[in-house]
Amino acid sequence: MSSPNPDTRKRILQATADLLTEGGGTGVRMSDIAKRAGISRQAVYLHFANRADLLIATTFYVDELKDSDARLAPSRAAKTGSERLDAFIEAWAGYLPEIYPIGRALIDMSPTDEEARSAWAQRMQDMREGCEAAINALKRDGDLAPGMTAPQATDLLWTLLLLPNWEHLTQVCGWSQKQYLKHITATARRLFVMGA
Amino acid sequence: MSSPNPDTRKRILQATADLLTEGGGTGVRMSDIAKRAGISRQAVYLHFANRADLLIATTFYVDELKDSDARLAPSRAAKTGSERLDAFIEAWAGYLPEIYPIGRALIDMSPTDEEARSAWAQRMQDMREGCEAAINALKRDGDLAPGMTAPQATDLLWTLLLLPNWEHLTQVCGWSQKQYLKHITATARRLFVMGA
DNA sequence: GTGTCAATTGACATCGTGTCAAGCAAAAGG
DNA sequence: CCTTTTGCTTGACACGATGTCAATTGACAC
Repeated sequence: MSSPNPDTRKRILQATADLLTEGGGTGVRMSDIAKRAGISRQAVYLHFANRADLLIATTFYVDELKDSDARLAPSRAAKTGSERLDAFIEAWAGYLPEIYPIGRALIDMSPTDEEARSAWAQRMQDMREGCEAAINALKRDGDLAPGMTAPQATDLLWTLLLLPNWEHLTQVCGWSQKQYLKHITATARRLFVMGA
Repeated sequence: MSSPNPDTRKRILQATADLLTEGGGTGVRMSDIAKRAGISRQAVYLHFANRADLLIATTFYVDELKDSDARLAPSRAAKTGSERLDAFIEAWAGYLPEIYPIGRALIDMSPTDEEARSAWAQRMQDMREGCEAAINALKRDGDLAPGMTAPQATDLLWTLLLLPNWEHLTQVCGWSQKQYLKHITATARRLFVMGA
C-alpha cells in the first residue's frame, strides 16, 4: 500500500500505461507489468494493494504527464470560439489513446468494484464539464450556432467525444487516430459554430 | 460442438442472454449459465466448444428473436423521412440493451480471438449499413437537411448510435434507456431532418 | 557489526476455464 | 424383454491468473 521506492513505483506506473496502450486495454497481466518494470511479480504488491489500485493510480499518473489546460479549461485557450473548440477537441483526442485503455481495463474488472467504476466515472464527468465550458465560451462570444441551446450542444459534443466511441471507431472499425480527430472536429464545427 | 438436444441448447442460449443483460455483460461465469439453464457446467461444452463460441451463438439467437426489419431495412419502414428515421433509431435503441452486453463479453475475451472480434465487428457493420439506408431514404425524399451530404450524415448518425456510447451513457453515467432514446432521437431529428 | 529497507524467491490458496473418463436414466430398436 | 444409444451427471484434474506469505539476500546507514 505505502511506497517503498518512489522510483520503482514510477517504473511500474509507466510500464502499466505503456502495456495497456500497446494492448488496447486488454490482456495485460500483473506479471507482464512486473517484467516490463524490471521487478518481480510479487514486488508490485509492495506498491499497490491489487490490480484495481494499480490501474486507478495509473490514471492519475497519466494525468500528471499531460498538459490538461486545453482539455479541462477550454475557455482559456486560443482566441475565437472556433479555435477554442478545435483546441479542446484536439486535446481530448490526444488524451484518449492514453487514458482509455486504462479505463477499459478498469471497467473490465469486477463490476462490483465501486471504487474502480467511480474512478472512471470521474473522468467522464471531467469531460462533460470540459464540454460545458467549451460550449459556454462559444455562446458567450456569440459564436454558437442558432437554434441550439447550450445544454443541448454540451450533451451532443460530449456524446461525440465519448471515450468508447473512440475505442470502437479505432479498434473495431479500424479508423486511424487522424481519421477520428478529423471526423469529430469537422462534425463539431459544422454543428456548433455559427455560420460554418 | 454438435447439438445433442436442441431444446437444451436453446435454454443455454436464453440463460446466457438473460444473465448478460442482467449483469451488463461482465461477471457471468459458465457455471452461472449452466445453473440458470438447469444443467451441469460441463454439459454446456456438449453444445458449445467454448465461451467465445457460446457468446457468438447467443448473438445470433438474440437476432432471431428480434424483429429486424426496421433496424436493417429502414427505407421500407413508415411514410415520411422523419418517421422512418425515428423508427430506425427506436429499433436500434431497443436492440442495444439486449445485444450489447453480449458483444461486451465477447470483446472482453482474449483480444487475440479473431473470430470473436469479427463476429462483433459484423454487427457494427450492420448498423453502419442501416444508417446509410436510413439517410439515403431521407435524401431520396428530399428531407435531408441542407448543407449536409449523405456520407457525412451517415457517419454522424452511426457515431451517435454507436453501441459503446449506449453502454457508457447508461452504465457509467446513469442515463435511463428512455433518456438515451430521447437524446438520440431529438439530436438526429435536429441534425438530419430538413426544417426541424 | 547491526539494523533496516527494498526487493527476491519459492510455495501456496483460490477461482475460472476447459478436458476427460466413468456412470446413469430414459427412450428407441430389435 | 433385453440391448443399445442418447443426453446428461459426477468427480477429478490441468492450467493460468490473482493475491498472500515466510524466508532470504544485498545494500546502505548508523
